[in-house]
Amino acid sequence: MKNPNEKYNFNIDQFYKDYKKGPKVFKNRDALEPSFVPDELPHRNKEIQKIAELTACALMGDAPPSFLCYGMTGTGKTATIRYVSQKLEYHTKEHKPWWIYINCNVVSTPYRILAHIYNTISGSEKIPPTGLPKDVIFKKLLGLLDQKVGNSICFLVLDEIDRLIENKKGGNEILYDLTRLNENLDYCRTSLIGISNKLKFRENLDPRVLSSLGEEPPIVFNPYNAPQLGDILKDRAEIAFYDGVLEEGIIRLCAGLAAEGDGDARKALQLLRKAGDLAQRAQKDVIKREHVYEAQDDLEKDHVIEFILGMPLQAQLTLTAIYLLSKFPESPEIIISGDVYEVYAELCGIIPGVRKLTERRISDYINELTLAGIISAPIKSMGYHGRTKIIRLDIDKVFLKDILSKIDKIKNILNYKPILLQSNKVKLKNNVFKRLI
DNA sequence: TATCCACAGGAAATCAGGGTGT
DNA sequence: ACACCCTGATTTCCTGTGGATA
Repeated sequence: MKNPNEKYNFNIDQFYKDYKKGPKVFKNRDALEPSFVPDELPHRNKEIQKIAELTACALMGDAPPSFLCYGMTGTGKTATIRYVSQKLEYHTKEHKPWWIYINCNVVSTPYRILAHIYNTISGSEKIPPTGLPKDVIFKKLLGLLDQKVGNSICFLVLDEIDRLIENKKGGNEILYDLTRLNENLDYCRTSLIGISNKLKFRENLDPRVLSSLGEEPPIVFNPYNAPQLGDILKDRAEIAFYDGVLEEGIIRLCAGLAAEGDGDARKALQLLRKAGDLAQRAQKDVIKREHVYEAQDDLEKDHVIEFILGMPLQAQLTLTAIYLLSKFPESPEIIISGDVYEVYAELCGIIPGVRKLTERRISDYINELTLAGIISAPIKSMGYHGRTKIIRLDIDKVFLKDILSKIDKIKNILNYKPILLQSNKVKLKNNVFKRLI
């Protein structure tokens, strides 16, 4: 150590003290969180009205019909339902309705849905996370509903209901069971509200379920346009930030950027929040345009980082194989799935304690990477040379390397040159492919 | 024009790991 | 200890396919 004081260079106590005294931008940061339900929901009047009409009979103690809400992410579906539920609760004197929210992305299996409903109503963990037969839980649930909910209405809100059907593990069965809960209940009445981003998910729905859930016309939530997003952001910003923190035009900028995408209000709010975070972190008392641009960049990167680090090791290795296949001077211009698997298999041999999966499984992982926008892999027929996916990285290689080097088992092989690249077999094949494309 | 490559991707079976009540 | 339940990940088995080549 050159300077004997070097080890005391960073004075963390002083730093925190200064930070507390420094400028503050957030008055209430929570107002920009997705879970925040504002007092007013701009530009959702039609939808609120329709849902209010459908659910109004709950005021008289009658069970409202089941119905569906469609709309892309960030169009306010969940927020609108929560908003209406609060109002309905406020206007009900006795027998207040129960609202049970189920995010089918999280609570994704028939067993867990039943258990979730039961445990929410009972207020404690009465149903073990696994072990019991479904029909036993179903009967227990019926008993609990009659006993605890009694003469009230129980709304079951199934958020992202499409997830239940797509990996069809009994998704239709549980929905069918839920739609006919009422037939088996003596006192309590239930009503289903399904929320979905996929319009065409009805096609895979069991006709018996559809007849109940699709009795009423679905409520469609259209994406917000830029001015509408601006109104939403303005309301939230007033709660979230101190006066004068926002530079002129910031809201319009965030709204514009989000509207360019798909009118996702959640994204717009995230953007504003992140911009605030960045300004705060830089100890600035004004949020400027560059903070917003930086935030946008960060959010995209955060999403990719989170996704890759959250993948199972096998999928990370698949991505590593693609990376290694494209980083060297002798890398082919055209990467096909067969080569990816070959390199992947080689990597499995190098890293201790890793089981080699089948081609079939890796094929699925390649599809997942495509869905996440990390690679693209269109299918191309090479005629006599077969039919395969042409794989290309869609994110920056240096950035990808940074991410992969955060993974313990992978960080040491990022400079490894696959055997495949050492022969000129690939080069020859590649020349043929280049001609065909 | 029949052939045949190199896979794609659906469906069902299997496995392992978390549990249950008796 | 035993028989059985639920779930998620993976394997096994399989049929399908676009188009350059023989």
